Amino acid sequence: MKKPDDNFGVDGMLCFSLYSASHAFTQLYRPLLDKLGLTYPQYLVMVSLWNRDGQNVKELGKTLFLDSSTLTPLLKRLNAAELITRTRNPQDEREVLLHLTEKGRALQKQAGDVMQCIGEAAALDAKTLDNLRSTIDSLRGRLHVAARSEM
Amino acid sequence: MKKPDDNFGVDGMLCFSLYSASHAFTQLYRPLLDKLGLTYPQYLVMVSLWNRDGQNVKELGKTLFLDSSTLTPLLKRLNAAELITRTRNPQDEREVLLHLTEKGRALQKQAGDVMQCIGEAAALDAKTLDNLRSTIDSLRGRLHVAARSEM
DNA sequence: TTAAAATAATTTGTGCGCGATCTATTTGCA
DNA sequence: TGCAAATAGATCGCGCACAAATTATTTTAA
Repeated sequence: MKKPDDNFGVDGMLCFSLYSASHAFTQLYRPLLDKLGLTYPQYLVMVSLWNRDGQNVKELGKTLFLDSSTLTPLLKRLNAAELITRTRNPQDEREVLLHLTEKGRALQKQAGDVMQCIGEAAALDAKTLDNLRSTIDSLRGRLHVAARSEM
Repeated sequence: MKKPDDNFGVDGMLCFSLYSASHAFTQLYRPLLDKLGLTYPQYLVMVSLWNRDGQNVKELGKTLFLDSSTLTPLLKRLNAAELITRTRNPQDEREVLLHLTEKGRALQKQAGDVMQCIGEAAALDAKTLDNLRSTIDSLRGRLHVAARSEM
């Protein structure tokens, strides 16, 4: 991470590279996701539920690194769009269980078709992509640890 | 980029790695920036102006990949905090020129002291960091190109 | 020379992202 | 047993992020 007085502006700051590249991905996704009626964070939720149906809000938040104040309204919108159901767990009424509807499950096939082109835009071979991903993921891990120990 | 039906959930998606790592950086920055009274995007604007004072909104947006509808309210808040001034360019009244105030300039020294620890949290040597950054930056470039040519 | 096109910034509306706070349920332990 | 602590979600407020539409100024070309 460059210090601000290194005088290269935002260029040279790793945090800015991540920030701007993440937005670039979102913008590339947007027109494709528009066709599915999803936003990018909603898409991430659907991917997670396609992978594992019946999660509760807590579990979902843990995989996406988002808390309930972000997820609750988002999940209500997915519910309003009839892609998921939200039901309290009878065994523990504190938990809200998230289940795909038929419509929500059906969307996965549509998404698979549409999403193919994102990978092509990235234009990275499997090995490079995998290295990059794991480098960033372990960086994220260290940042989370540092954030925890900051207090 | 993994296809959604590869059944690994959001793990394995490069876009998610970037998205979540970017948020992790923001969260690590937050308590430090709170001391300066800045949000993370406001900090990016200040870094850009510390590097080059007197930019207009368009130029700033180009370096940060943000458009004026995001920047205008943010710049008004920086102006309200008396860190910058916003004046129309007399040569071209369409442009708004952004200048640091004395207070805005002074903040750079404070920021430099505080930001040191971010680099340590990332725990990357200079070479690795530089490689990672340039890999992500060129990826961002390809994504922007793909987004443009999508229409 | 002036009307149309281009450009720069603002405004408006929607949906995150998150800190802080609140409610409801469950757990634990005195 | 009963009451405090812990846990899971929901709510509220603020500040991005961005599409779409609007306003004001400058450029252009007829």
